[in-house]
Amino acid sequence: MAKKKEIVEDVSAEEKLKEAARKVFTQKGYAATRTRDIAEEAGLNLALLNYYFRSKEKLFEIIMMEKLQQLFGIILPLANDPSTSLDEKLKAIASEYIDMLSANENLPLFILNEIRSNPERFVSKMQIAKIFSDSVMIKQIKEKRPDINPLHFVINILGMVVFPFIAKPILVTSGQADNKAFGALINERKKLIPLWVKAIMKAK
Amino acid sequence: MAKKKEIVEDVSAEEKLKEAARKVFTQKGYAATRTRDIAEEAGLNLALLNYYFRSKEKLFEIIMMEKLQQLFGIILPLANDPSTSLDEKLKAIASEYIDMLSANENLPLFILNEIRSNPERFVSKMQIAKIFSDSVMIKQIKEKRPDINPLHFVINILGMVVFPFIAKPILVTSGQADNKAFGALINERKKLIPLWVKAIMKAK
DNA sequence: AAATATTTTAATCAGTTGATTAAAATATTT
DNA sequence: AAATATTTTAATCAACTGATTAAAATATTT
Repeated sequence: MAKKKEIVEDVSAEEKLKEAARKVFTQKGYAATRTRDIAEEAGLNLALLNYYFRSKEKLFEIIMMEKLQQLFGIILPLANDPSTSLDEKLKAIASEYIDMLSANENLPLFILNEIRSNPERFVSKMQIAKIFSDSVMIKQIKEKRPDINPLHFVINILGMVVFPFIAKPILVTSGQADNKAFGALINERKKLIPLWVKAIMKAK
Repeated sequence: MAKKKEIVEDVSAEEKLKEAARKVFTQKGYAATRTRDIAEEAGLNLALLNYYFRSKEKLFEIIMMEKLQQLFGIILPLANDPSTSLDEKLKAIASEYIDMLSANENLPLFILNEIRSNPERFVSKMQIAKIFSDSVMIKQIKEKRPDINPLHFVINILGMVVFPFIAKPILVTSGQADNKAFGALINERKKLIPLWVKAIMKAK
């Protein structure tokens, strides 16, 4: 048997296809994506896709798991760090999340959409529950405001970070901000969000 | 020429198809919706759909305009009312929006998604810019915080109201809340959001 | 009630889409 | 270099999808 082919190209065909799939799937969603779109984006033949990944479904599964990890993987260790204060957590989450989402602007809408069309399938595979109920961060929130369901604050934190990226197409198309102004606005929020969250946690 | 056929059924075939289209389109999105799904949901033949609406595209256009009006139509008059204070506006927006979205839970994700895949097409048809830049509410926000881009606060208000509905599939599937608990949580936010927004507007 | 117009249906079409296949091209081993 | 294994391609398939059509059923007008 011959060994795996020497990689002479910059990137292997398989990786080219995965990269194309990342782009097209996150941009258009599963249903609107045709396997031919992916092959074309990769500059390769359609049959290659099925040769390497067996099916559109299987390729999507791979990309989706990657993207879920990308979106939820960041927050878990930050929210669960026993060595940081709540304020430090807020700063870290706002900063790191905003940086990551700036480089992957349509990641949130993509994930939220695919989860809605197939909830059990993907949510069960991530330790999402921990963010919302078992984390160190939740404990710290409960200490400060035992009178309010901590879920409210988690929703607010994530919403403040994520929602601008979800609303971006509307903001840009309705002329509220171009790409540059959006980037500047988003950057301001790294400092503002921790400030705001502290404020709403004190509000009575 | 005969006059329009007497409606003996409870609802006309045309309205049955529109109602089915509302349901299926908002649930699955344009791309994942097959015209046969809509016909079946309406309990009618596929040819009827093309007979009444000419094409999937045209039927979608009708539903989409309805849904845009439903989502953005509420907020414009509230945000632009010169007779109410900012605080009254916040209370009215939180309350009315949450009620409307409770009855149309997947409206936000549907709209945001379709706008992303076709921004110019739909945004231009709504006076969305007014919410963000020209409204009375924006003026009132500027008065209180001339040092911060008012867009931040509009994003926060809308995010606090809308984001829970977008995140609901994750919350429910990850076991954070069932439908009843989600409804209760959302209801609490009617009072909490105006409180929170006032708090973040004071935060320094 | 007959004639005319409208609504509804079943059958079918053409284009698209995910997937397969067999053969050609390329790489690896002997 | 010959033999063998792997990778890539063009051609093709079957199922699906949006749309059309012609005829049947129903309603309206005369």
